[in-house]
Parts: sequence; C-alpha cells; structure tokens
Amino acid sequence: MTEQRGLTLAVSTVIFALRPHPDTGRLTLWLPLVRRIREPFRGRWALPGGPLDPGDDLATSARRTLERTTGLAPHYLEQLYAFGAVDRSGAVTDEGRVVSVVYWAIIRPDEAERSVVGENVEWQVADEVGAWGGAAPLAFDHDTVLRYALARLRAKIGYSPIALAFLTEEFTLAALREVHEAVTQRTLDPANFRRQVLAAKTVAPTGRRLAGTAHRPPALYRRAVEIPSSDPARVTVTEPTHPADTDPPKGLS
Amino acid sequence: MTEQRGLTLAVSTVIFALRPHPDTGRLTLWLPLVRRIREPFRGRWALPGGPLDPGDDLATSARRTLERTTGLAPHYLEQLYAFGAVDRSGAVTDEGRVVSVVYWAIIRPDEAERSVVGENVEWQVADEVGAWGGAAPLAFDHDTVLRYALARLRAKIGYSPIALAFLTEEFTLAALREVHEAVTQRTLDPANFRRQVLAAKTVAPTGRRLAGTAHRPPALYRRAVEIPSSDPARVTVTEPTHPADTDPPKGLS
DNA sequence: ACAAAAGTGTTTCCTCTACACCCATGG
DNA sequence: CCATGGGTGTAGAGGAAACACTTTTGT
Repeated sequence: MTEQRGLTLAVSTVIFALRPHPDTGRLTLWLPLVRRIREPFRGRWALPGGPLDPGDDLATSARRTLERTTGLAPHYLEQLYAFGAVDRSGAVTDEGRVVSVVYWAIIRPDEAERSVVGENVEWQVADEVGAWGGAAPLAFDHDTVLRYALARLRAKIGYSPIALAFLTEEFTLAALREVHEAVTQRTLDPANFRRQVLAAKTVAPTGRRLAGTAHRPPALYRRAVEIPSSDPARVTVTEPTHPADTDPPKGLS
Repeated sequence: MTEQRGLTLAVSTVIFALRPHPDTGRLTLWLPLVRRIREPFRGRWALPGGPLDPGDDLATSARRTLERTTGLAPHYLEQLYAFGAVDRSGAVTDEGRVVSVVYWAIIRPDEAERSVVGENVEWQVADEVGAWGGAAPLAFDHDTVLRYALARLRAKIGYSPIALAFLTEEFTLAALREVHEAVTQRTLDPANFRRQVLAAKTVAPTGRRLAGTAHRPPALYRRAVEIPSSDPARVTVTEPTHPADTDPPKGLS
C-alpha cells in the first residue's frame, strides 16, 4: 500500500475524573483540556492528543498523551471512536486532513489532585465545556467527541463495573453510589443500590470499617473483579463487549 | 501537524448477509472475503478494504469498498473499531505500518443473490472462516476483527432493531424470528418473541397476509422505526449508543 | 380429517422499586 | 437522647419464560 499525502493520524484522549463542583460542591465530572497555541482554532480549548508515533500502538499513544498532560496512568482506558470526516478541521487546511482515533480514560481523584497542570492545561467541568455547556465551542469537532464520550461513560456505568475505576483500593458502598449518582446525575436508593451491587459480586467486603463518621461506621469493600478491557484482542469467546460499545440496555426492540 | 512516513490508514468492512448453510440448510451468517494476490499474506483470505482516499469520509470509504466487492449498498453500516497494533501485519513490513478503521455492514439476502462476485471474491460461512472456524487463518489480524464483529452483531441484535436490516420491506414475524435465531444461534419461543417485538413497537402490521403457506396465513409487517445510526454526529442528547458500542445487557454490575 | 404454523391465554418466577424500620456511632 | 447515615425487611408492580390451547389455512 502506498502512503497517503496530506493525511495525518492523530490520537486524542478524553480524561475523566470526579471532583466537587466549584459552585454546588456536588461531585461532578471534570476533564483536562489544552489551549491551542497554533492555528487552526488558536486560543480555543481542545482535547489533549497528538499525531501517532509510528512506533506506538494506538492505546500506547493515548497513554502517552495522558501521562504528558496529567502525569498519570489511567485506571481505565477504552477506544471511543475514529473520527474522520473530511471537513472536521473546519475547512481542509494547508497541512491536510486529520483522522483522529479517540480514547477515553478514567483516573482517580486522589491522583488527579497531585496531577501536574501544565501551562496551557486546565481542568474543567465536563458539562460546562464547549457549545453544549454554554461556553465557546471546542476546537475541531471536539464538542461532538466529548458529548459522545460522556454518553458512552453514562451508558456503560449502567452495565459494567467501570465505576470502580474512580475509587481507591478500599471504599464504602456509599462512595460507590456517589460515583454512580455523579456520573448519571440522578439519585439512587441506597438500599436497592446495595443489594444490586452485592448481587453482582463485583465487590467484596474487606472486613474493615470506616471510623469517625458521626454515624454507624460503614463497611469497607474492595474490587472483586478486574475492570474488563474492551480491547478486541482480549475479549473472550463468550463475552461480547460494550458495547461499543456504547453499549446499551436489555430486551429485544 | 506533520505527515507520518511509513504509516497508511486503511478502511476494511465486514459485510454480513444471511443464507442457508450448504450442509444443514439452516440460515447462517455469510460474508464476502477477498483473496490476497500480493505479499504480505499472499493467497490468504482477507476482509475487503483498501487505503483511505483523502477525499473520502471513513464511512464513505467503507461504502465504496462494499460497492466494489458486492455491487451493493448496505442497509446498515457501523464503525466497529480502529485496529492499530504495531505488529498487526505480522512483522513491520517494508511498506510500513497500516492502521485499519473497520466497519461492519448488513445487506439483504435478496440483494446478495444478485451480487456480482468478482474473480478473487468469495462468500463464506462466517463461523467456518479463519483459525476460529477451523480453516486457514485470515490475513493480518482479520481473525480477531471478524470475531469482534460477530460478537458485536450478536450482542447488538438483542437490544437494537438491526435485525430489520436483514429483511425486505414486508415480512412475517416468523421471518424476523428466524433472523434472530440464525444470528444468535439459539431457538426462540414464537409466542414470547411475538409479544416482545410487538411491545417494542419497532414493527407495524401492513394489514396484508402471506398466502400459500400450507397453514394459517401469517400477517405481514413493515418497519415502524428507522434503524438507528450509531454515528456520533447523529446521536441525540438522550440516547447513548452501543453501544460501542457493543454494547451490552442490563442492570448494574 | 389432519398437519403445521399462527396467534392467544395463563401461570410461575424473578427482578426492580418504593418505603418502612431497626442499628450503631458521634455529638 | 437525638441526628445521621448504615443496613435489613417486605409488599407490590412489571417483565420474561414455559407451555397449554385455539385458529386458520393447505393437502
């Protein structure tokens, strides 16, 4: 096969972490954005990323971007989608066309705390970013990308144990519930949530309890399953995946 | 951004259609493969595809491949995954590395009938192809790709109306059930299947009936919904996707 | 009449939901 | 002893699975 002139393959990453909202104090999704210092879209915020190094796998490139912008390694990393519309950089620029393979990642808030925020890197509230968040549009088609990543995260947390990737080794069921509530933006019944989680056997009690809570001390739990990879090369025969996927609920339709 | 030497972006497509199995006569999944006439993997079967034309969108490229190999337009087309392992062509070849964005498609059997089968194109039974089917491995990492596409199709048919893409304008509920049975490889209770499909309101009766059946004439139905696109640019605010997709069953976990 | 599939009814089981209620700790 | 969340119990609604039974055609 011949090389294609005027075509660049880039890898970008949507990096999610949970932090309190600056106004309400409620736990919400944040992500780091990078201010563009060159045309096109100079001055606008964009997802961190860069051209694919020919020596790197796609996921490796995503990890590298993550390390570069936050200094961290992800606790979950999944390919989101390949975006390749001809006009996705606005008009086709002189430098040619860019196809982006986008990944999305989850990092833990305790680690995000000590993340090194570079000069043109800034953490922002996911739902208040870009045109959909009432702010200036992100560069390229990154508004669409971010919305799609949010949709995937919010769908997938419903049928996959990825919520665990937001938590430290030991955690209470209340903390796990707060992750679900923050991501899906709706409150859950603590009693029913507890039963569903325990029935799924994705967590196991450590036997220890959290002290100093001004109420009955809650039991501590740990992960009882590995957070599943959606890498096609690692998927077993019986298990499908997403969902891309995006995966989705139940029944026929 | 600068161009990357030694890196080609290709688009391949997994094209599914349903036909009777040559031995058992039961409805099964088939797909067209292309015999490679050049190194690497000369003589081996491969998924149809080719390098991305800089003037084409990714989906456009997939459609072009489909038209070239079968002469047809798909009734369903969805991006599957971007495969980019450094060594996915075996060793890194002289021509350099190839990253493939893979799509999967559904075409109708009545159309597949009159599909033009070229010299090095052959329709084969999906589950009997490649190393997993007990035959010679497919070229590149196409065994993995095909298995992933099959998993996605089999998962997605459970929660999305894509089964309709295998059928003509008018169809019986038995025909729709046979599509589900052929794809998932398990039999379904006709009574319960009927109720689930009707409750989902994805089909509507045409008022007409199918005659000449050696039994009570079944009612004919038509699609009552568009088969949803999973293109991120077309996804609405409320609906997630896979899916990735691949999406997946219900409940927490 | 009989076979064979269409289509309806019914029972059982299981899960999800809502919400009442008791438990254990800090102040 | 009171407030606060942790944790358990339970009754009702709804859906899925299994399967009996009736309907309508061709032969």
